[in-house]
Amino acid sequence: MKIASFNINGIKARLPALMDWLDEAQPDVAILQEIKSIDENFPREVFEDKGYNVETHGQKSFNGVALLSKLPLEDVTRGLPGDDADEQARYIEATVVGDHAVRICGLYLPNGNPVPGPKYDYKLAWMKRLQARAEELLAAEEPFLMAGDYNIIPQPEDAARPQDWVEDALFRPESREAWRKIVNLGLTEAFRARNQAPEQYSFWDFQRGAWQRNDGIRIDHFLLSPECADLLTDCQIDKEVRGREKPSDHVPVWIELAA
DNA sequence: ATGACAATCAGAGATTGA
Repeated sequence: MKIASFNINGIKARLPALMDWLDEAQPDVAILQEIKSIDENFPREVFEDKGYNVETHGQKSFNGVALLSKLPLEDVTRGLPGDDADEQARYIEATVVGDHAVRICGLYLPNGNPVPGPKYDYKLAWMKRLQARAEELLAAEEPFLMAGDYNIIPQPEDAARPQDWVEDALFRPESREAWRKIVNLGLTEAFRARNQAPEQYSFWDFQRGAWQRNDGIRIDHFLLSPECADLLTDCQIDKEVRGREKPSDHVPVWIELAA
C-alpha cells in the first residue's frame, strides 16, 4: 500500500499539478494539507472519478486537510483532541483496511512564527496534544501513522542552511524537543529509517530562488507506530515535482507498506 | 531592517505562510 503526504498550498490553485502527480504516482492513499478551502468547495468529484474516496476537514482561506483513498475510509474523525476551542482545521483521522488495518492520522502542524508569541505558544500546545493522541493510539498496539506537514526541521542535516533557522519556530530547541518527545514514545520516522543521504528536502521557499539553489528544508514527515514500522518497505520524496509548472512549495513524500 | 514569492478574499491591499 502506497501512502503519500502532500502539502498542496491551495486545492484551487494546485488542482492540475495534483491531478498529474496522482496519475503518475498512483498512491493508494493521499494525505493532503493546506487545502485552503471549505468542505463544500473541495472538488471531490474529480477525485472520485479517479476512484478515490474523499474526506475533508476544511476552513475558509487557510489550513484544511483531506484524505483521498482507493480503499474505504472508515471511522473518520476531524480535529485534534484536547482543545474544544481550537477552530483551526489541521487534523483528520481514518482507518484503511487492506491486508492490515492502518489508522491514518493526517496533520498540518502550526508554523509557530514569530517566536516568541501567541502563535508559537499555540504550536507547542498543539504538539502536546499530538503527543497525547499518539500515546492513546500506542496503547492499542496496532498499526497507525501520523503524517503531514510537521513544520519541524528535526536535525541540522535536514536544512541546506541550518544557521538561517536557529531562531525560527521550525528549528527552535523547544520545537525540536517537542518533536523528540513524540518520536521517543516509540515511533519510527520513516524517511531516516531508510535513507541517510544528505540534502534531502521536502520544502523550498518560493522566494530568493530557493529551489534553483537547492536551499530547502525537510519538514514533511511520517511517524509510524511499531506495528506499522514493521510493515515499512520504502520511503521516498518526489523532489522533481517542485520544478514543474505552478508548483506547491512542498513536494510529496510517500511510504510503501506491506499492508 | 526590509523585501523577495505565492495564495486567499475580494475586488486593493492586508494576512498568512516558512
